[in-house]
Amino acid sequence: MSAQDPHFFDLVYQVVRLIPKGRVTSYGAIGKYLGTGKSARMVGWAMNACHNAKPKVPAHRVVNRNGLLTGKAHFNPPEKMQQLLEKEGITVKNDQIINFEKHFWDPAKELEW
DNA sequence: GTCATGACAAAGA
DNA sequence: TTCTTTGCCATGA
Repeated sequence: MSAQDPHFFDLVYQVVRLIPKGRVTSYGAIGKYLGTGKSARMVGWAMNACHNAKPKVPAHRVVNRNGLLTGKAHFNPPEKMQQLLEKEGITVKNDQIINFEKHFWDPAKELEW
């Protein structure tokens, strides 16, 4: 196809959109669910293209393994990410999610098979 | 076709 | 414990 074939990106967007409100996940968890597993970078890379994804992708629910809002700087505006997370009931302090484990949502487990 | 970069993650010192 | 290094796969030039 001459048109883009971002099948990998599309998969990432699908999973991210499945994240329940008030929950968060990590790049590695998504990558693992997609099968890329070891390459969490690809997930973050896909997020970089999420600006062109429709409908929009709740990337603010995706953080790194440490629960840190590493990609907040890529938002528009960056502060919006924390705003959205707090709005959904998630506490964010110093760009870090409090009780990250409690809000953690693993697609490979929650969605199971 | 090869080199360099990237919103990460796990292992080693 | 924190800091540093390596691996990972895909995209862009």
